Amino acid sequence: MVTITDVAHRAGVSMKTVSRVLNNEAHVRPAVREKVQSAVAALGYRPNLAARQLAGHKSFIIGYPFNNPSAAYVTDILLGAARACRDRGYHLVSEPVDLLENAVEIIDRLISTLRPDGMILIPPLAEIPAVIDQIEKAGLPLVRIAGSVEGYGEALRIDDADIARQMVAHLAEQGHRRIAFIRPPAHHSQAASRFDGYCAGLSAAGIAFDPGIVVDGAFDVESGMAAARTLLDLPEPPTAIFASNDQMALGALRVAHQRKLDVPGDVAIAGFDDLPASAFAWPPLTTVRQPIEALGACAARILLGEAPDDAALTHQLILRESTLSPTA
Amino acid sequence: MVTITDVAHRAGVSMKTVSRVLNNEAHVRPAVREKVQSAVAALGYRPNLAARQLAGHKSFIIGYPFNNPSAAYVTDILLGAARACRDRGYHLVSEPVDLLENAVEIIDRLISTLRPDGMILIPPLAEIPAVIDQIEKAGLPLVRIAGSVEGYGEALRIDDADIARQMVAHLAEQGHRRIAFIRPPAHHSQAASRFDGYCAGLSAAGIAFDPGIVVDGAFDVESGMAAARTLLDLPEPPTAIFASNDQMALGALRVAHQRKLDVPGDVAIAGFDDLPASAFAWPPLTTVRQPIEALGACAARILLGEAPDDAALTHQLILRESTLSPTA
DNA sequence: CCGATAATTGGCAGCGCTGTCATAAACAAC
DNA sequence: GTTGTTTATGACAGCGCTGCCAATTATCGG
Repeated sequence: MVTITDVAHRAGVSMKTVSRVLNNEAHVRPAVREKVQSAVAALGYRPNLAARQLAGHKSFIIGYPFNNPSAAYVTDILLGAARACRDRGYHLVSEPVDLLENAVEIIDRLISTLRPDGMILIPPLAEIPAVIDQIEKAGLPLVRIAGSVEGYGEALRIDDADIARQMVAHLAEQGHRRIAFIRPPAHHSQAASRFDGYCAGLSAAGIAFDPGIVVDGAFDVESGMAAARTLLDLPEPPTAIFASNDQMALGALRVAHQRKLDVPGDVAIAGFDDLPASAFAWPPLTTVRQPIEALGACAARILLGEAPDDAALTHQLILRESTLSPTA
Repeated sequence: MVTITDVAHRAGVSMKTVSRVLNNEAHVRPAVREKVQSAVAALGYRPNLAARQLAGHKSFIIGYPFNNPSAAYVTDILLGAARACRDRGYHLVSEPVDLLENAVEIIDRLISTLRPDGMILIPPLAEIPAVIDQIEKAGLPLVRIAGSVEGYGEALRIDDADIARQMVAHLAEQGHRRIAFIRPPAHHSQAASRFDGYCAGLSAAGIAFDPGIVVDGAFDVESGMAAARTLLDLPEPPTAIFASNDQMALGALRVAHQRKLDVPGDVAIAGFDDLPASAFAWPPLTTVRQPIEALGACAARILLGEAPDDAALTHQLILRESTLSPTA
């Protein structure tokens, strides 16, 4: 194993100078800096994380505990954050939290054995006051993604309203005037603005808001099915259903199949989240893709003291056949 | 921060004795051991990983680099492995490898900065000789999951043949006699035995093997669609299609929809893998669930020197409506 | 009861790095 | 030229733990 002293010998400087170069500290002449860098490259030297952590006050580790909301979400955040970390010499340690009751215990162990330099939290962990308190009490920088809790400051999030508005505009463009909405559950604060966007989209298209075709959902397939039945049983059923998440949209799609309705001919269906399953559905589901990976990268950058790149954080409308009539 | 000396003082023993208790070494009297353990508990002491790693030869870290085959697979392995690690004081560090070309470089960095005690590899990384060589050259214990490469010994895997045989038995039980099979791509060694199981199932049910209803697939939706078209265009089309993975089964399902065929009335469809999308499909897809999480846990146990629990490693037939006629 | 052996415990160096402080060299101001 | 100030570099302790070895105490056979 190559150590810092090997590099120092080869470069003809002291250990300390090598350390300064590695940590980008000032007070090193450019010529010396280069000599050290080429010695590092020649020997393939990599600083030992454990030693750096023990000697200094940084661990070069970011903790990422998660409780499984959805595999795709977890890995997308992981991908974004881990890449951002890697580019800066950091490592991301993910730790599954099976039961929310164990969260504090597990995170406590993570903090005290690994001494991470920061933490990234996603829902539902990002919404648990005890967990937030614990991390702040440990003095660790924390970035919470998409979880907002009364009295706990701002979380990193993107506003869903505008893209929801765009979805309604898209449906209106396809000729729909009766556009139903399946609402998110009340406790889900992030998603609440999807309803605001729906309303904004209606008024932009000059369509009157009709409370009769707005029903409550619970973000699961069953509630989507129930909502779709309610809507399609109306004397004057909607010609388009915009569900506030994909699971409910897939539920609505299932009801349409059961009733032998043509999608999008008889009823167009749109969702929100772009689950992997949505691309496989028949017909493939029009939905909204969140920039999840970019969110993860952004969270990591904030922790590492960089300015986040807000421009990358934009939703994307994914138009598929569940709203696009083949003739269009 | 509580250190080992604090515990030593409180327990009235030397640092070294505390270390012995923590590492479960011999030569400590039960009474002393208990005294130390209660001091640890009272102070909430947790050994500092970095210090342990620097002083000893263990890092208590298992590396898990991955290149995204599917989010669900990656996280299931992660969950199983991370839990097994945690129960034994280890931590799992996952590292995404965006491009396979960078794999060696990224894994090299992981090894030399973190000095993990072992590595877990899943496909496709588990099948790259350069990566395997690299890890073995570093002297790290390695468990490869489900990837087998000529000349590189055995990987951790479960035989798919028996469950494929069961699937055919299930279809035969539903009255099918013409059961088509969409084969896995030739290079995918693990899946090859699915075909063997298919053949075994046929002969067990007393059905003659008909090469005319076995077509090649490429494990993606498009090849599933193509295969289904070929099969359904036959003068005497099959009444059931068993695809060797879910993506191809979903492709077949899509073709059935396009042709307004009733599933499973006109044609039953079954897959293999239990993708999340398969439960959301219409009709929900009959498939095979692999014990992925158990595989991850098993891999970790092997690395940590325990006997793997083979009993937990069994496939599961997931029967859903794509093969179960409502009347049945 | 004695020496021999085994079990138990402690002392201390040192893992590879960074923080602190000392020192040397370069430069500025007068 | 002298003093003060800044810049560049090195020496060395020590982070918290484990490995090695020594010291001490218990156990045993005869």
